[in-house]
Amino acid sequence: MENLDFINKLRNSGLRPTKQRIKICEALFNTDKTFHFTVNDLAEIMQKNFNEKISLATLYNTVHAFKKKGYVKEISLGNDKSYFDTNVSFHHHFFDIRTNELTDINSNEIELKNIPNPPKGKSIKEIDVVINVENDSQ
Amino acid sequence: MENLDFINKLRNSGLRPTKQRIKICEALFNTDKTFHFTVNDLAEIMQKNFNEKISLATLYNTVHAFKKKGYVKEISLGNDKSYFDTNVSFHHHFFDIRTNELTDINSNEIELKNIPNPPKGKSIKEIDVVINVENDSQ
DNA sequence: TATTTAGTTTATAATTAATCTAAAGTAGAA
DNA sequence: TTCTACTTTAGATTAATTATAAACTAAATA
Ligand SMILES: [Mn+2]
Ligand SMILES: [Mn+2]
Ligand SMILES: [Zn+2]
Ligand SMILES: [Zn+2]
Repeated sequence: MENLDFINKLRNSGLRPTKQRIKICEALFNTDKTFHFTVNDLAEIMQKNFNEKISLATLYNTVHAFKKKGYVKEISLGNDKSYFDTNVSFHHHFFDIRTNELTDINSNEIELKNIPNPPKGKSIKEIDVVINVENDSQ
Repeated sequence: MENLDFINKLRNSGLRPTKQRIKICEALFNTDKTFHFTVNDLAEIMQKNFNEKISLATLYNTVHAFKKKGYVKEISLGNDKSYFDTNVSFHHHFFDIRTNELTDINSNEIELKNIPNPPKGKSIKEIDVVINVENDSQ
């Protein structure tokens, strides 16, 4: 994706294409593969790979704005920090409870049969399957 | 369960049956139904229903000790706080993303087919299915 | 282009869940 | 009863996240 595409993507989302947001788009969406990150990870990526010191407040703001637009997903884990995912398709995860490493599982690799009806008056927004793993040796 | 059963349960687990732990056992395990709670919820339960002011440090210590012994389970959610479950059987959850309410799903109500092989050298510790729901109206 | 405006960034403070510390208390062994 | 290790606790600390409010800037308007 070109820099200009990000500018349009932001404008079309009602988000002003600021210097910071464009760089964050590059970091998140200008990659071969999707990936998982915490906001702190992103701060380091911006610093180390892009030489951009963007404040944590802005990173939180932006990541949440992107989440609202559906450009990233937040992943539910028992950890005390929040993970985000640039893979916004429906999929699941292995989660290494020692290293906190996340690995994608394609949605067609797990078959969920007989999804029960939600409590009355409620409807399903999302289904998350997390397979917690750890090293054999331990 | 009788008070003495909890004392034995604690002793057999290598945990001294202190006044605080016995009361916490009553609160957690002397109920018709299993339930979900945060450590803060538990603090309120001890205060309101048992007239026991137990320090948060002790509640955290005890809940984690009980988790290690398999008497409670910790539930993975995208929330910023940790939930515990007195239902330690294998089961899944509806999670209301507005009210943070958890509802059990019996493990036989969802069929998980084709669970993929974990990354090499790793083995599965637990599988959590969370079905995020919210009120229709919203 | 100059001016205005509303949205954005940022340093910093505040909040909150959770853990750590170290002193005082207690269960159980000797 | 004495001793020891385990436990509880108030209070300090950490760490993720959110809130605040002033400075900045994109974009609309004159
Ligand atoms: Mn959050
Ligand atoms: Mn936290
Ligand atoms: Zn993923
Ligand atoms: Zn449950």
